[in-house]
Amino acid sequence: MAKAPPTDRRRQILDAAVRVFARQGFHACRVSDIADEAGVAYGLVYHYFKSKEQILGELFSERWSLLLAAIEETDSEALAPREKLDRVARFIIDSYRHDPELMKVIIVEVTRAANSFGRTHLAEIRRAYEMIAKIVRDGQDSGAFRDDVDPDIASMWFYGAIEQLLSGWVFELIPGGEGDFDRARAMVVETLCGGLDRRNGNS
Amino acid sequence: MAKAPPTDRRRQILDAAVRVFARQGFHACRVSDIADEAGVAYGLVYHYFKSKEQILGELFSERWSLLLAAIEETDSEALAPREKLDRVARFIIDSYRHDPELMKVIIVEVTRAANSFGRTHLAEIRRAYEMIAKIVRDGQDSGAFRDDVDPDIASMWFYGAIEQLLSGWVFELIPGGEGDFDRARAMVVETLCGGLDRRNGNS
DNA sequence: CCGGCGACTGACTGGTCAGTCAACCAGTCG
DNA sequence: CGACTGGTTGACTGACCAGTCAGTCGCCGG
Repeated sequence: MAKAPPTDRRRQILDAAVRVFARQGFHACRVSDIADEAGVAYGLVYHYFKSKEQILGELFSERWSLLLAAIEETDSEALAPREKLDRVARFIIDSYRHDPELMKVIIVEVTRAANSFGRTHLAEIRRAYEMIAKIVRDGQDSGAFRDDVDPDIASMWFYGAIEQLLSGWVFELIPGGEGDFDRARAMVVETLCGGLDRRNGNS
Repeated sequence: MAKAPPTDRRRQILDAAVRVFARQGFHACRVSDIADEAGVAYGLVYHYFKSKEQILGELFSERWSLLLAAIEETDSEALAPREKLDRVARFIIDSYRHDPELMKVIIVEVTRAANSFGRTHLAEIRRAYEMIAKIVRDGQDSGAFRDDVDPDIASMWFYGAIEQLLSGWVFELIPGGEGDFDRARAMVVETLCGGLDRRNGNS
Protein backbone atom coordinates (compact mmCIF):
# COMPACT_ATOMS: atom_id res chain seq x y z
CA MET A 1 0.00 0.00 0.00
CA ALA A 2 3.10 2.17 0.24
CA LYS A 3 3.10 3.39 -3.31
CA ALA A 4 0.21 4.01 -5.66
CA PRO A 5 1.36 5.70 -8.83
CA PRO A 6 -0.32 9.09 -9.16
CA THR A 7 -1.82 7.89 -12.42
CA ASP A 8 -2.63 4.22 -12.70
CA ARG A 9 -2.17 3.74 -16.42
CA ARG A 10 -3.72 0.32 -16.46
CA ARG A 11 -6.89 1.58 -14.83
CA GLN A 12 -6.88 4.58 -17.11
CA ILE A 13 -6.85 2.33 -20.17
CA LEU A 14 -9.53 0.06 -18.76
CA ASP A 15 -11.82 2.99 -18.04
CA ALA A 16 -11.27 4.45 -21.46
CA ALA A 17 -12.03 1.09 -23.02
CA VAL A 18 -15.40 0.95 -21.29
CA ARG A 19 -16.34 4.29 -22.78
CA VAL A 20 -15.13 3.35 -26.25
CA PHE A 21 -16.72 -0.11 -26.26
CA ALA A 22 -20.00 1.36 -25.05
CA ARG A 23 -19.95 4.07 -27.67
CA GLN A 24 -18.77 2.16 -30.73
CA GLY A 25 -19.01 -1.48 -29.85
CA PHE A 26 -16.12 -3.89 -29.46
CA HIS A 27 -15.83 -4.89 -33.10
CA ALA A 28 -16.30 -1.44 -34.55
CA CYS A 29 -13.65 0.28 -32.45
CA ARG A 30 -9.92 0.35 -33.01
CA VAL A 31 -7.28 -0.10 -30.37
CA SER A 32 -6.08 3.37 -31.29
CA ASP A 33 -9.48 4.74 -30.21
CA ILE A 34 -8.91 3.31 -26.77
CA ALA A 35 -5.41 4.73 -26.59
CA ASP A 36 -6.65 8.15 -27.71
CA GLU A 37 -9.53 8.10 -25.25
CA ALA A 38 -7.10 7.21 -22.47
CA GLY A 39 -4.68 9.92 -23.60
CA VAL A 40 -1.95 7.34 -23.91
CA ALA A 41 0.33 6.11 -26.66
CA TYR A 42 -0.87 3.26 -28.82
CA GLY A 43 1.91 0.93 -27.80
CA LEU A 44 1.24 1.33 -24.11
CA VAL A 45 -2.00 -0.54 -24.44
CA TYR A 46 0.06 -3.58 -25.42
CA HIS A 47 2.38 -3.00 -22.52
CA TYR A 48 -0.48 -3.65 -20.12
CA PHE A 49 -2.66 -6.01 -22.12
CA LYS A 50 -1.99 -8.93 -24.39
CA SER A 51 -4.72 -7.99 -26.82
CA LYS A 52 -7.89 -6.05 -27.36
CA GLU A 53 -9.85 -9.13 -26.34
CA GLN A 54 -8.04 -9.34 -23.06
CA ILE A 55 -9.19 -5.84 -22.15
CA LEU A 56 -12.80 -6.84 -22.60
CA GLY A 57 -12.18 -10.06 -20.70
CA GLU A 58 -10.69 -8.11 -17.81
CA LEU A 59 -13.61 -5.69 -17.70
CA PHE A 60 -16.11 -8.50 -17.71
CA SER A 61 -14.41 -10.64 -15.07
CA GLU A 62 -13.83 -7.68 -12.79
CA ARG A 63 -17.51 -6.85 -12.67
CA TRP A 64 -18.93 -10.35 -12.93
CA SER A 65 -16.91 -11.62 -9.99
CA LEU A 66 -18.53 -8.89 -7.89
CA LEU A 67 -21.91 -10.15 -9.01
CA LEU A 68 -21.04 -13.71 -8.10
CA ALA A 69 -19.75 -12.60 -4.71
CA ALA A 70 -22.88 -10.57 -4.08
CA ILE A 71 -25.18 -13.49 -4.90
CA GLU A 72 -23.16 -15.85 -2.75
CA GLU A 73 -23.17 -13.42 0.14
CA THR A 74 -26.91 -12.87 -0.15
CA ASP A 75 -27.61 -16.55 -0.36
CA SER A 76 -25.62 -17.24 2.80
CA GLU A 77 -27.84 -14.96 4.86
CA ALA A 78 -31.02 -16.12 6.52
CA LEU A 79 -33.58 -14.48 4.30
CA ALA A 80 -36.83 -15.37 2.62
CA PRO A 81 -36.16 -16.56 -0.94
CA ARG A 82 -38.16 -13.69 -2.31
CA GLU A 83 -35.94 -11.27 -0.42
CA LYS A 84 -32.86 -13.01 -1.77
CA LEU A 85 -34.03 -12.68 -5.34
CA ASP A 86 -34.87 -9.06 -4.69
CA ARG A 87 -31.31 -8.44 -3.60
CA VAL A 88 -29.89 -10.15 -6.64
CA ALA A 89 -32.08 -8.01 -8.87
CA ARG A 90 -31.08 -4.93 -6.91
CA PHE A 91 -27.40 -5.68 -7.30
CA ILE A 92 -27.64 -6.09 -11.05
CA ILE A 93 -29.77 -2.99 -11.49
CA ASP A 94 -27.54 -0.95 -9.21
CA SER A 95 -24.55 -2.07 -11.23
CA TYR A 96 -26.25 -0.55 -14.21
CA ARG A 97 -27.19 2.57 -12.35
CA HIS A 98 -23.63 3.15 -11.18
CA ASP A 99 -21.90 2.31 -14.41
CA PRO A 100 -24.33 2.01 -17.29
CA GLU A 101 -21.56 1.96 -19.86
CA LEU A 102 -19.82 -1.03 -18.32
CA MET A 103 -23.04 -2.98 -17.95
CA LYS A 104 -23.99 -2.15 -21.50
CA VAL A 105 -20.71 -3.56 -22.71
CA ILE A 106 -21.16 -6.69 -20.63
CA ILE A 107 -24.66 -7.53 -21.76
CA VAL A 108 -24.10 -6.53 -25.36
CA GLU A 109 -20.63 -7.96 -25.98
CA VAL A 110 -20.33 -10.85 -23.57
CA THR A 111 -23.47 -12.26 -22.04
CA ARG A 112 -25.20 -13.02 -25.31
CA ALA A 113 -22.21 -13.50 -27.54
CA ALA A 114 -22.66 -17.17 -28.23
CA ASN A 115 -19.59 -17.23 -30.40
CA SER A 116 -16.50 -15.38 -29.15
CA PHE A 117 -16.84 -13.96 -25.63
CA GLY A 118 -19.93 -15.60 -24.32
CA ARG A 119 -18.28 -18.95 -24.97
CA THR A 120 -14.98 -17.89 -23.43
CA HIS A 121 -16.63 -16.78 -20.22
CA LEU A 122 -19.38 -19.37 -20.21
CA ALA A 123 -18.24 -20.92 -16.95
CA GLU A 124 -18.50 -17.63 -15.07
CA ILE A 125 -21.86 -16.78 -16.60
CA ARG A 126 -23.23 -20.21 -15.88
CA ARG A 127 -22.14 -19.90 -12.27
CA ALA A 128 -24.52 -16.98 -11.79
CA TYR A 129 -27.44 -18.93 -13.22
CA GLU A 130 -26.64 -21.85 -10.97
CA MET A 131 -26.61 -19.71 -7.88
CA ILE A 132 -29.96 -18.19 -8.75
CA ALA A 133 -31.30 -21.66 -9.41
CA LYS A 134 -30.12 -22.70 -5.96
CA ILE A 135 -32.07 -19.87 -4.35
CA VAL A 136 -35.19 -21.01 -6.17
CA ARG A 137 -34.60 -24.64 -5.23
CA ASP A 138 -34.15 -23.76 -1.57
CA GLY A 139 -37.31 -21.72 -1.75
CA GLN A 140 -39.14 -24.77 -3.01
CA ASP A 141 -37.65 -27.01 -0.35
CA SER A 142 -38.68 -24.62 2.37
CA GLY A 143 -42.19 -24.60 0.96
CA ALA A 144 -42.20 -20.92 0.01
CA PHE A 145 -42.21 -21.54 -3.74
CA ARG A 146 -44.35 -23.88 -5.76
CA ASP A 147 -42.29 -26.88 -6.76
CA ASP A 148 -43.70 -27.66 -10.18
CA VAL A 149 -41.22 -25.26 -11.76
CA ASP A 150 -37.75 -26.33 -12.78
CA PRO A 151 -35.30 -24.15 -10.84
CA ASP A 152 -32.76 -24.11 -13.68
CA ILE A 153 -35.37 -22.79 -16.04
CA ALA A 154 -36.77 -20.34 -13.53
CA SER A 155 -33.26 -19.03 -13.02
CA MET A 156 -32.97 -18.44 -16.75
CA TRP A 157 -36.05 -16.33 -17.06
CA PHE A 158 -35.45 -14.51 -13.82
CA TYR A 159 -32.06 -13.38 -15.03
CA GLY A 160 -33.34 -12.83 -18.56
CA ALA A 161 -36.15 -10.62 -17.36
CA ILE A 162 -33.73 -8.36 -15.51
CA GLU A 163 -31.21 -8.26 -18.29
CA GLN A 164 -33.93 -7.24 -20.68
CA LEU A 165 -34.74 -4.33 -18.42
CA LEU A 166 -31.16 -3.16 -18.72
CA SER A 167 -31.47 -3.67 -22.45
CA GLY A 168 -34.56 -1.48 -22.44
CA TRP A 169 -32.63 1.25 -20.69
CA VAL A 170 -29.67 0.91 -23.03
CA PHE A 171 -31.94 1.25 -26.07
CA GLU A 172 -33.96 3.96 -24.32
CA LEU A 173 -37.14 2.00 -24.79
CA ILE A 174 -38.27 2.50 -21.22
CA PRO A 175 -37.70 5.54 -19.00
CA GLY A 176 -34.46 5.47 -17.06
CA GLY A 177 -34.79 8.33 -14.60
CA GLU A 178 -33.58 7.94 -11.03
CA GLY A 179 -36.84 6.69 -9.57
CA ASP A 180 -37.47 4.30 -12.45
CA PHE A 181 -34.78 1.82 -11.49
CA ASP A 182 -36.25 0.94 -8.12
CA ARG A 183 -39.80 0.98 -9.38
CA ALA A 184 -38.92 -1.41 -12.18
CA ARG A 185 -37.04 -3.70 -9.84
CA ALA A 186 -39.91 -3.81 -7.36
CA MET A 187 -42.34 -4.66 -10.16
CA VAL A 188 -40.32 -7.45 -11.68
CA VAL A 189 -39.52 -9.10 -8.39
CA GLU A 190 -43.04 -8.68 -7.09
CA THR A 191 -44.55 -10.19 -10.20
CA LEU A 192 -42.06 -12.96 -10.83
CA CYS A 193 -41.98 -14.03 -7.22
CA GLY A 194 -45.74 -13.69 -7.08
CA GLY A 195 -45.90 -16.27 -9.84
CA LEU A 196 -43.53 -18.52 -7.94
CA ASP A 197 -45.48 -18.30 -4.70
CA ARG A 198 -46.88 -21.52 -3.40
CA ARG A 199 -50.31 -20.10 -2.54
CA ASN A 200 -50.72 -19.34 -6.15
CA GLY A 201 -50.30 -22.46 -8.30
CA ASN A 202 -50.03 -25.72 -6.39
CA SER A 203 -47.93 -28.35 -4.69
CA MET B 1 -45.97 -18.04 -60.37
CA ALA B 2 -45.22 -19.30 -63.84
CA LYS B 3 -41.48 -19.69 -63.48
CA ALA B 4 -39.43 -20.48 -60.43
CA PRO B 5 -35.80 -21.09 -61.29
CA PRO B 6 -34.81 -24.66 -60.44
CA THR B 7 -32.26 -23.27 -58.02
CA ASP B 8 -33.09 -20.00 -56.34
CA ARG B 9 -29.59 -18.61 -55.87
CA ARG B 10 -30.74 -15.85 -53.60
CA ARG B 11 -32.43 -18.25 -51.22
CA GLN B 12 -29.44 -20.56 -51.44
CA ILE B 13 -27.13 -17.77 -50.29
CA LEU B 14 -29.48 -16.67 -47.54
CA ASP B 15 -29.72 -20.21 -46.18
CA ALA B 16 -25.98 -20.67 -46.32
CA ALA B 17 -25.52 -17.38 -44.49
CA VAL B 18 -27.70 -18.55 -41.61
CA ARG B 19 -25.53 -21.60 -41.16
CA VAL B 20 -22.29 -19.64 -41.36
CA PHE B 21 -23.45 -16.82 -39.08
CA ALA B 22 -24.69 -19.34 -36.54
CA ARG B 23 -21.46 -21.31 -36.64
CA GLN B 24 -18.88 -18.52 -36.68
CA GLY B 25 -20.73 -15.35 -35.82
CA PHE B 26 -21.33 -12.40 -38.11
CA HIS B 27 -18.08 -10.58 -37.41
CA ALA B 28 -15.85 -13.62 -37.42
CA CYS B 29 -16.99 -14.99 -40.77
CA ARG B 30 -15.88 -13.93 -44.20
CA VAL B 31 -18.12 -13.38 -47.18
CA SER B 32 -16.16 -16.11 -48.92
CA ASP B 33 -17.31 -18.54 -46.21
CA ILE B 34 -20.89 -17.79 -47.16
CA ALA B 35 -20.16 -18.22 -50.85
CA ASP B 36 -18.39 -21.53 -50.21
CA GLU B 37 -21.18 -22.79 -47.98
CA ALA B 38 -23.68 -21.91 -50.68
CA GLY B 39 -21.54 -23.54 -53.36
CA VAL B 40 -21.51 -20.33 -55.33
CA ALA B 41 -18.88 -17.94 -56.63
CA TYR B 42 -17.75 -15.13 -54.38
CA GLY B 43 -18.92 -12.40 -56.70
CA LEU B 44 -22.42 -13.76 -56.95
CA VAL B 45 -23.10 -12.83 -53.37
CA TYR B 46 -22.68 -9.20 -54.44
CA HIS B 47 -24.94 -9.73 -57.40
CA TYR B 48 -27.82 -10.45 -55.02
CA PHE B 49 -26.87 -8.39 -51.99
CA LYS B 50 -25.39 -4.96 -51.50
CA SER B 51 -23.23 -6.04 -48.60
CA LYS B 52 -22.64 -8.60 -45.90
CA GLU B 53 -24.74 -6.49 -43.56
CA GLN B 54 -27.67 -6.53 -45.93
CA ILE B 55 -27.76 -10.31 -45.81
CA LEU B 56 -28.14 -10.26 -42.05
CA GLY B 57 -30.71 -7.51 -42.31
CA GLU B 58 -32.71 -9.56 -44.78
CA LEU B 59 -32.61 -12.64 -42.58
CA PHE B 60 -33.73 -10.67 -39.57
CA SER B 61 -36.56 -8.81 -41.27
CA GLU B 62 -37.86 -11.91 -42.96
CA ARG B 63 -38.32 -13.72 -39.65
CA TRP B 64 -39.20 -10.76 -37.48
CA SER B 65 -42.05 -9.69 -39.73
CA LEU B 66 -43.54 -13.15 -39.26
CA LEU B 67 -43.31 -12.65 -35.51
CA LEU B 68 -45.01 -9.26 -35.74
CA ALA B 69 -47.74 -10.70 -37.93
CA ALA B 70 -48.26 -13.59 -35.53
CA ILE B 71 -48.61 -11.30 -32.53
CA GLU B 72 -50.99 -9.01 -34.36
CA GLU B 73 -53.09 -11.94 -35.51
CA THR B 74 -53.22 -13.41 -32.00
CA ASP B 75 -54.13 -10.09 -30.48
CA SER B 76 -57.02 -9.62 -32.87
CA GLU B 77 -58.68 -12.81 -31.72
CA ALA B 78 -61.05 -12.95 -28.77
CA LEU B 79 -58.88 -14.69 -26.24
CA ALA B 80 -57.99 -14.34 -22.59
CA PRO B 81 -54.82 -12.26 -22.21
CA ARG B 82 -53.02 -15.18 -20.65
CA GLU B 83 -53.87 -17.26 -23.70
CA LYS B 84 -52.59 -14.51 -25.97
CA LEU B 85 -49.28 -14.35 -24.17
CA ASP B 86 -49.05 -18.09 -24.31
CA ARG B 87 -49.41 -17.97 -28.07
CA VAL B 88 -46.75 -15.31 -28.41
CA ALA B 89 -44.38 -17.41 -26.33
CA ARG B 90 -45.27 -20.46 -28.38
CA PHE B 91 -44.56 -18.68 -31.63
CA ILE B 92 -41.14 -17.54 -30.52
CA ILE B 93 -40.19 -20.90 -29.11
CA ASP B 94 -41.50 -22.73 -32.16
CA SER B 95 -39.44 -20.42 -34.34
CA TYR B 96 -36.44 -21.63 -32.42
CA ARG B 97 -37.52 -25.23 -32.63
CA HIS B 98 -37.98 -25.07 -36.38
CA ASP B 99 -34.85 -23.10 -37.17
CA PRO B 100 -32.55 -22.83 -34.18
CA GLU B 101 -29.70 -21.47 -36.27
CA LEU B 102 -31.70 -18.55 -37.58
CA MET B 103 -33.06 -17.68 -34.15
CA LYS B 104 -29.60 -17.93 -32.69
CA VAL B 105 -28.33 -15.45 -35.24
CA ILE B 106 -31.22 -13.10 -34.57
CA ILE B 107 -30.89 -12.99 -30.81
CA VAL B 108 -27.10 -12.97 -30.80
CA GLU B 109 -26.39 -10.57 -33.66
CA VAL B 110 -29.41 -8.31 -33.82
CA THR B 111 -31.73 -8.21 -30.84
CA ARG B 112 -29.06 -7.20 -28.34
CA ALA B 113 -26.60 -5.46 -30.60
CA ALA B 114 -27.01 -1.97 -29.21
CA ASN B 115 -24.52 -0.62 -31.67
CA SER B 116 -24.74 -1.79 -35.28
CA PHE B 117 -27.75 -3.99 -36.00
CA GLY B 118 -29.89 -3.57 -32.95
CA ARG B 119 -29.94 0.14 -33.65
CA THR B 120 -30.64 -0.31 -37.35
CA HIS B 121 -33.63 -2.51 -36.71
CA LEU B 122 -34.76 -0.82 -33.52
CA ALA B 123 -38.10 0.21 -34.93
CA GLU B 124 -39.04 -3.35 -35.83
CA ILE B 125 -37.86 -4.71 -32.49
CA ARG B 126 -39.69 -2.02 -30.57
CA ARG B 127 -42.87 -2.83 -32.44
CA ALA B 128 -42.90 -6.31 -30.92
CA TYR B 129 -42.48 -4.96 -27.41
CA GLU B 130 -45.29 -2.50 -27.99
CA MET B 131 -47.66 -5.20 -29.14
CA ILE B 132 -46.91 -7.32 -26.12
CA ALA B 133 -47.43 -4.27 -23.92
CA LYS B 134 -50.79 -3.76 -25.54
CA ILE B 135 -51.86 -7.29 -24.66
CA VAL B 136 -50.89 -6.66 -21.05
CA ARG B 137 -52.67 -3.31 -21.00
CA ASP B 138 -55.86 -4.83 -22.40
CA GLY B 139 -55.59 -7.55 -19.78
CA GLN B 140 -55.49 -4.89 -17.11
CA ASP B 141 -58.39 -2.99 -18.60
CA SER B 142 -60.50 -6.14 -18.72
CA GLY B 143 -59.67 -6.77 -15.09
CA ALA B 144 -57.80 -10.01 -15.69
CA PHE B 145 -54.37 -8.59 -14.76
CA ARG B 146 -53.41 -6.50 -11.77
CA ASP B 147 -52.94 -2.94 -12.85
CA ASP B 148 -50.10 -1.82 -10.63
CA VAL B 149 -47.60 -3.07 -13.18
CA ASP B 150 -46.41 -0.89 -16.04
CA PRO B 151 -47.31 -2.71 -19.27
CA ASP B 152 -44.24 -1.43 -21.08
CA ILE B 153 -42.00 -2.84 -18.42
CA ALA B 154 -43.94 -6.08 -18.15
CA SER B 155 -43.57 -6.47 -21.88
CA MET B 156 -39.79 -6.12 -21.52
CA TRP B 157 -39.41 -8.86 -18.99
CA PHE B 158 -41.92 -11.12 -20.64
CA TYR B 159 -39.96 -11.00 -23.87
CA GLY B 160 -36.64 -11.08 -22.02
CA ALA B 161 -37.59 -14.17 -20.09
CA ILE B 162 -38.40 -16.04 -23.29
CA GLU B 163 -35.35 -14.84 -25.15
CA GLN B 164 -33.20 -15.99 -22.27
CA LEU B 165 -34.70 -19.45 -22.61
CA LEU B 166 -33.57 -19.52 -26.23
CA SER B 167 -30.20 -18.31 -25.03
CA GLY B 168 -30.08 -21.18 -22.58
CA TRP B 169 -30.73 -23.61 -25.40
CA VAL B 170 -28.16 -21.98 -27.63
CA PHE B 171 -25.52 -22.24 -24.93
CA GLU B 172 -26.74 -25.70 -23.98
CA LEU B 173 -27.29 -24.61 -20.40
CA ILE B 174 -30.72 -26.19 -20.20
CA PRO B 175 -31.93 -29.37 -21.89
CA GLY B 176 -33.33 -28.86 -25.36
CA GLY B 177 -34.96 -32.18 -26.21
CA GLU B 178 -38.27 -32.28 -28.02
CA GLY B 179 -40.47 -32.31 -24.94
CA ASP B 180 -38.48 -29.61 -23.20
CA PHE B 181 -39.66 -26.78 -25.40
CA ASP B 182 -43.31 -27.08 -24.52
CA ARG B 183 -42.61 -27.79 -20.89
CA ALA B 184 -40.46 -24.70 -20.59
CA ARG B 185 -43.03 -22.56 -22.35
CA ALA B 186 -45.84 -23.80 -20.11
CA MET B 187 -43.75 -23.02 -17.03
CA VAL B 188 -42.77 -19.52 -18.01
CA VAL B 189 -46.22 -18.49 -19.10
CA GLU B 190 -47.86 -20.13 -16.10
CA THR B 191 -45.52 -18.41 -13.68
CA LEU B 192 -45.31 -15.00 -15.31
CA CYS B 193 -49.03 -14.80 -15.90
CA GLY B 194 -49.59 -16.15 -12.41
CA GLY B 195 -47.69 -13.16 -11.13
CA LEU B 196 -49.75 -10.84 -13.28
CA ASP B 197 -53.07 -12.31 -12.16
CA ARG B 198 -55.38 -9.97 -10.39
CA ARG B 199 -56.35 -12.43 -7.64
CA ASN B 200 -52.74 -12.43 -6.64
CA GLY B 201 -51.49 -8.89 -5.92
CA ASN B 202 -54.16 -6.20 -5.80
CA SER B 203 -56.20 -3.50 -7.45
C1' DC C 1 27.70 11.44 -12.49
C1' DC C 2 26.79 7.17 -14.80
C1' DG C 3 24.43 2.96 -16.08
C1' DG C 4 20.60 0.46 -16.38
C1' DC C 5 15.75 -0.47 -15.89
C1' DG C 6 11.20 -0.07 -17.06
C1' DA C 7 7.46 2.94 -18.41
C1' DC C 8 6.36 4.95 -22.50
C1' DT C 9 6.17 6.29 -27.62
C1' DG C 10 4.36 5.89 -32.40
C1' DA C 11 5.86 4.60 -37.12
C1' DC C 12 5.66 0.50 -39.45
C1' DT C 13 4.41 -4.23 -41.18
C1' DG C 14 2.03 -8.22 -42.37
C1' DG C 15 -2.07 -10.11 -43.13
C1' DT C 16 -6.87 -9.96 -43.79
C1' DC C 17 -11.03 -9.16 -46.28
C1' DA C 18 -15.00 -6.40 -48.23
C1' DG C 19 -16.22 -5.13 -52.37
C1' DT C 20 -15.04 -4.44 -57.67
C1' DC C 21 -14.76 -5.68 -62.33
C1' DA C 22 -13.62 -7.63 -66.68
C1' DA C 23 -14.42 -11.65 -68.78
C1' DC C 24 -17.20 -15.94 -69.52
C1' DC C 25 -21.02 -18.69 -70.82
C1' DA C 26 -25.86 -20.39 -71.55
C1' DG C 27 -29.86 -19.39 -73.12
C1' DT C 28 -33.03 -16.74 -76.39
C1' DC C 29 -34.70 -14.12 -79.99
C1' DG C 30 -34.53 -12.19 -84.54
C1' DC D 1 -26.46 -18.62 -86.94
C1' DG D 2 -24.96 -14.47 -84.74
C1' DA D 3 -25.92 -10.76 -81.56
C1' DC D 4 -27.60 -9.77 -77.16
C1' DT D 5 -28.84 -10.35 -72.27
C1' DG D 6 -28.08 -11.38 -67.70
C1' DG D 7 -26.63 -14.79 -64.40
C1' DT D 8 -22.14 -16.34 -63.00
C1' DT D 9 -17.10 -16.49 -62.11
C1' DG D 10 -12.91 -15.54 -59.20
C1' DA D 11 -8.61 -12.88 -59.35
C1' DC D 12 -7.52 -8.58 -57.81
C1' DT D 13 -7.12 -4.15 -55.11
C1' DG D 14 -7.38 -0.78 -51.78
C1' DA D 15 -8.17 0.11 -47.13
C1' DC D 16 -7.84 -0.99 -42.72
C1' DC D 17 -5.93 -2.30 -38.33
C1' DA D 18 -3.99 -5.53 -34.65
C1' DG D 19 0.08 -6.19 -32.93
C1' DT D 20 5.45 -5.36 -33.09
C1' DC D 21 9.66 -3.18 -32.13
C1' DA D 22 13.43 -0.14 -32.06
C1' DG D 23 14.13 3.49 -29.71
C1' DT D 24 13.39 7.70 -26.10
C1' DC D 25 12.99 9.48 -21.58
C1' DG D 26 13.06 9.98 -16.67
C1' DC D 27 14.06 7.95 -12.40
C1' DC D 28 16.80 5.54 -8.96
C1' DG D 29 20.67 3.19 -6.98
C1' DG D 30 25.50 2.97 -6.81
